[in-house]
Amino acid sequence: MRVPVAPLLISGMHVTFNLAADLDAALKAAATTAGLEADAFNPEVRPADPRHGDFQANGVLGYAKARKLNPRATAEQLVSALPDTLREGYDVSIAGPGFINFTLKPATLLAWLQTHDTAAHLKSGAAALYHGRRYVVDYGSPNTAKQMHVGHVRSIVIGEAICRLLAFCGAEVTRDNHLGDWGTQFGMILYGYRHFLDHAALARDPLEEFERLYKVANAACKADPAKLEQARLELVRLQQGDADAVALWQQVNQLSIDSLKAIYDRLGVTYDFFLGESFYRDRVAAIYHELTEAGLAVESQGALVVFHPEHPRFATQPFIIRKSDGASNYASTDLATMAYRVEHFSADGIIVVTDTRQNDHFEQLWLTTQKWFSATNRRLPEFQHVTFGTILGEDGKAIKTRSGDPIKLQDLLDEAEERAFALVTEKSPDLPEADRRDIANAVGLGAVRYADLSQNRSSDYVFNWDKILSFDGNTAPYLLYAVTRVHSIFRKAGLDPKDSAATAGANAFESEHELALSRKLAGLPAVLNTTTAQLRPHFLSTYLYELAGTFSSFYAAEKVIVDEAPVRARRLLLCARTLLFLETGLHLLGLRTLARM
RNA sequence: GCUUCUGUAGCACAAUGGAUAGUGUAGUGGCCUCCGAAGCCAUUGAUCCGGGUUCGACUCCCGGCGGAAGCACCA
Repeated sequence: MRVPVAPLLISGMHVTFNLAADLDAALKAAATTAGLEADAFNPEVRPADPRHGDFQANGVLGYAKARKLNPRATAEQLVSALPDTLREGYDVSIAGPGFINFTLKPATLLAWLQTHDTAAHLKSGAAALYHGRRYVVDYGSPNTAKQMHVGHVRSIVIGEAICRLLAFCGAEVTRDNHLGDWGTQFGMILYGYRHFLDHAALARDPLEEFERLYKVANAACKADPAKLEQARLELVRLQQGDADAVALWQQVNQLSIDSLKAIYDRLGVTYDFFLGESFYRDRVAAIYHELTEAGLAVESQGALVVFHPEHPRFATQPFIIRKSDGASNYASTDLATMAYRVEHFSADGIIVVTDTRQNDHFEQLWLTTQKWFSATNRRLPEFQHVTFGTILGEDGKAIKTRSGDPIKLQDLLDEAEERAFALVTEKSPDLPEADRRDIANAVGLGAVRYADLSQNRSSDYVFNWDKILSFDGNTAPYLLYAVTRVHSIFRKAGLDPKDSAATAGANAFESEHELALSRKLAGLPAVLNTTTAQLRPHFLSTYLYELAGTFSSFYAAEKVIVDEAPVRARRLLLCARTLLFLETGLHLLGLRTLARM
C-alpha cells in the first residue's frame, strides 16, 4: 500500500484526507516510543467492519507471535504510547487476540466532512497517492478500417476509469490508443477500395464501408487468382513505401480515426495520442539488432525469436519478433512501443488494458523487455497488463447477435439508450421528451459502463439488459436515482448543495443513521487506495453502492429539513457530502450524473 | 499434453491473510395523511473436493474435479 507521509490530527479540527495513513504513521511512531523493534513492525492498518470500528491495526498479532510475546500486552504498550492528539480524535480499544480498533469520534467525523467539501479538495487530498508519477495507459486499441464491437467495451470503459482514477490520485496520465493500423489486411482493403468503392456509403459510415470492401475483395480474390495476385501486390507496394499506396492507406486510417473518435466522444473518452502499430514500423529494425547483439534473439525456423530458458514454458514457446518472411508483427512493434513510452513520455508506469487471452504475449513481452532494457542500460518502468474476461450472452458463451456476428458497439449503445428511454418514459411520462432523451443517455450509457465496472474484471460476466437497467441492486439506475434524491432535497428546500451556508452551524452527529453515513463517507480514501493499487474499479463501484444504500437508510429514517437549526445543518451536511462523493465517484467511473430523472 | 483465468445461497455478484463470509434478485412478512416508494425494514438460504502453511485461509501452496481461454509466424 502506497501511503503518504501525513501530519497527525491537530486538535480534531483540521483533519487530513487519508485517515488510515495518519494512523499508520502514529502507530509506527508509537512503536518506537514503546520500545518495539520499530523497523520490523508493520501496523497493518485497514478499514474495519463497522461493528468493530472504522480502522483496525492487525500488525501486533504477527509481531508478537514471532517474538513469543503476549499480543494483548504488546497492543497495550502501543496504545498507551499513542499521542494525545490522536486519542482526541478516536476511541481506541484492544479486542480479541490483539486487534487494535479505532473508532472516529463524532466531532472528528464532523471536522473531516467539513474539511472535504469540494471535488477539488478531495482531489488534492488524494493526490498524495500518485503525485509526480507519469503513466501511459494503452486502452481501446481497435483495428482501423473496422467497426468496433462489443469486445471493445471493456477495454475502453475499464481503461478510461483507470485513467481518471490515477489522475484524480495525482498521477500524470497519457492516454494512448495503440491502433491496429498496419498489417496484411490492408492489401485486401486497398484493393477493394480501388475496385469496389461506394462513395455514398463511404460518406455515410466509413468503417462500415471499409469492412464491406474487405469482405468483397476477399470474396473476389478467392474466386479469381489474378485478383488475389493484385491484392498481394497492393500490400507489397504499401510495405515498400510506394507513395500512391501509402497515401491511400493514410486516407483509410484518417477516415477510420475520425469515425472512431465519434464513438469515443459519445463515451466521453478523449485520447492524447493515436500511436498505432504503423507508428513503430521504422523502429523495429533497431530492435532486431539490439536483441541479437544482446544474445537474446536467435533464428529459429526462419523467424527471429526470443526464448526464456529460465521459464518453464517460454524456454520452448518462442516469442516471435520477426516472421520468417521478414515482416514485423505485434511482438516487434510492442517492444518498440515499450522503449518509446519510456524514452519519449518518460513513463514511470505503462499500463496496457486488453483481454486475458493475451496473457502469454504480454508475459513474454515483459520478460524480454526487462532483459533488453538491462542489456542496453535503459530505465525500467513499472509494467501492468490489466486483463479482463469475456462478456457472455445468456447462454454462457461470448455474446453475439442472433445471426452469430459480433454485436457492433454502436448498436449496443443505441439499444442502451432506447431501452433507457422507454423506462424513463414509463416512470416519468410528464417530462418533456428532450429531458427524457437526456436522462436516457445518462442512464443507458451509464448502465453499460457500470455493468462492466461493478464486477471484478478478471471474471467473465453475463450480460443482461433487464439486470443492468434495473433500479434495484448494484446498478447505474439505482446510483443515479440516489443522486437525484439528494438533489431533490436541496431543490425542495430552496438550497444549493454547494453553498456552505446551508450546512453552517452543524453540530456533531448523534443518531445511529447519521453516524453510519458519516463513517461510510470517511471510508472514501481507503477505497481510492485499494482501487488504484489493484487497478480494479469494482472496489470503487461497491463503495458507491454501499454509500447510496447507507444514504437511503438514513434518508428513510431521519427527516432532514427539521426546525432545529444545528440538526438540520448537520443532516444537510451529510446530504451535501453524500452527493459530492457519489457524483465524484461516478464521474471517476465515467458516468454522467443527473439532477432529476 | 502444458499454462493462465475461474468455481461462494435457485440465479447474478462482493469479501488488500483477520473477528459471526456480505449484497442484489427470486421467496415470505411489514412500511407512503410525512423532504422522490425508481425507496426502506425484517426474514429463509452458500465458500467444488482432499491435503498443507499460519495465531488466523473464500483468500496462499500441493493434488484432484468442473467451466473459459492461450500455446510458431493474426492481434
